[in-house]
Amino acid sequence: MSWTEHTDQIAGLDAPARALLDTLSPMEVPEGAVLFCPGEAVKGYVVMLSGQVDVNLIGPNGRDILLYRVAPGQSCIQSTLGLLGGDDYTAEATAETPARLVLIPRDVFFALLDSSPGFRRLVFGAFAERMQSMMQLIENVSFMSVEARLAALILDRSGPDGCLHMTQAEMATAIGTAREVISRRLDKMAHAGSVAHERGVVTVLDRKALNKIVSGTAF
Amino acid sequence: MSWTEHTDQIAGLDAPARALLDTLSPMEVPEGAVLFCPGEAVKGYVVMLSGQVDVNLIGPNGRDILLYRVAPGQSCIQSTLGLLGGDDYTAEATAETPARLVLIPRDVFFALLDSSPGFRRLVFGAFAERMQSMMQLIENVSFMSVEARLAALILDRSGPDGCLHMTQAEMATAIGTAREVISRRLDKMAHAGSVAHERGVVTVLDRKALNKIVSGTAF
DNA sequence: CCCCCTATGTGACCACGTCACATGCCTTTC
DNA sequence: GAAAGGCATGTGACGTGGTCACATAGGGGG
Repeated sequence: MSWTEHTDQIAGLDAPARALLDTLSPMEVPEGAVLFCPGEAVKGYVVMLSGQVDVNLIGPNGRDILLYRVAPGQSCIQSTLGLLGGDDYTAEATAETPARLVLIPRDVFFALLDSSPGFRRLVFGAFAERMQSMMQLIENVSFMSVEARLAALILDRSGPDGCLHMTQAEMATAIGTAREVISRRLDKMAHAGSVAHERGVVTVLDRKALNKIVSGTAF
Repeated sequence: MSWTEHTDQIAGLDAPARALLDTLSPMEVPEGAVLFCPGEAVKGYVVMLSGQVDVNLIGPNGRDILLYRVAPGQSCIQSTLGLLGGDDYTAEATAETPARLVLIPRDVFFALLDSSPGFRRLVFGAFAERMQSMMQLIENVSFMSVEARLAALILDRSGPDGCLHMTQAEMATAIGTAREVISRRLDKMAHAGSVAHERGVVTVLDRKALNKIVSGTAF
């Protein structure tokens, strides 16, 4: 797949913008790589082409919480923040799979913003989407119980076979709690018969029960 | 003060944008009024002229948490979200003081966005700022102790005389916890000699001690 | 087969949120 | 000015969640 094929996939981009973007060369990033970390200066606007990047907020004691996941075609909002507000990164982004992305330099970014309505819509839209999901996150963290968040996580990340391949530590990060808590909650759910779990895998046994847990403590 | 005087205060607006905005008439809002609430559709882009508006997220059990405060010259990001993403409001905004604001209708908003670089900067800037503060909020809520958040609140909302006029219930809302917790924490702080408190008022006695609490559990 | 690294289980303990009341203080109303 | 009602606050009990300090356990690689 060429990079140009990908610019085609970015919705709503007009021809001039696309032409400009096609002059930039994409960047390959290996799995596990850290794209940026707290305190680093922002170099440009980042658009994902393929792969999966997770952005986490890191706490002082090593605990961290997943802010959002960046999928292909989306951009990493952290960079927008930095470009528009002038602040450095406060979060950390890691590639969960090998990824390909373009970095649009600062001046090109601003030029595009002024000249291309399509690009503006792209940036704004991404912004709005992230903001929405951040509010959702705040809502979840402050009003939902750990059990409900865990049930939700299991439901929407497990495959069609009902299997979820994550370690407890990863789950803890994803919902913003501690690993030990996950351990106890999984035990409880397993005892109730709604899931089964072994090293690195959780299997959904009773989808209905999990749904009940999610809605029970949420609203 | 006329409304036109206020458009002058909005930084970076170009003449055409200002002219367009001046055709809109401002709106007066009494103290305590609810500007919008969850589920309501977004009618336009809101810019504050004077007064103070707080935006809260409301939990299912009645508990709520302060997302951000909108000061004069700033805009309410919730409306931007709605306009760009098409979603309804998920939070509630209340006027903490009598306020004056303009509502820029949907089409005018988009026209301005396309035609005025200054307006774009305004909208983008506000967006970035809010996003940043939301991330800060997530960080605080998930990594800082209640005591640290309370100390921080007292420090930055108390007047030069060291007095903070808020009820415990209001403080609880502001930092996203329950009133009872505030009661116990205040007692503890008072016992330690760092503050004094009576019905509706908290007085700072030992600013240094409070600062220590803030940084102690934060980083 | 042993070693080491990673994933997981557990008990103790403290901070926090919730519930159910008990005061206490101020204002309205007769 | 005394009674009444409403709001602000104090308090105990109890369950959940986060942290610490370990104990196991599983799975390679040497």
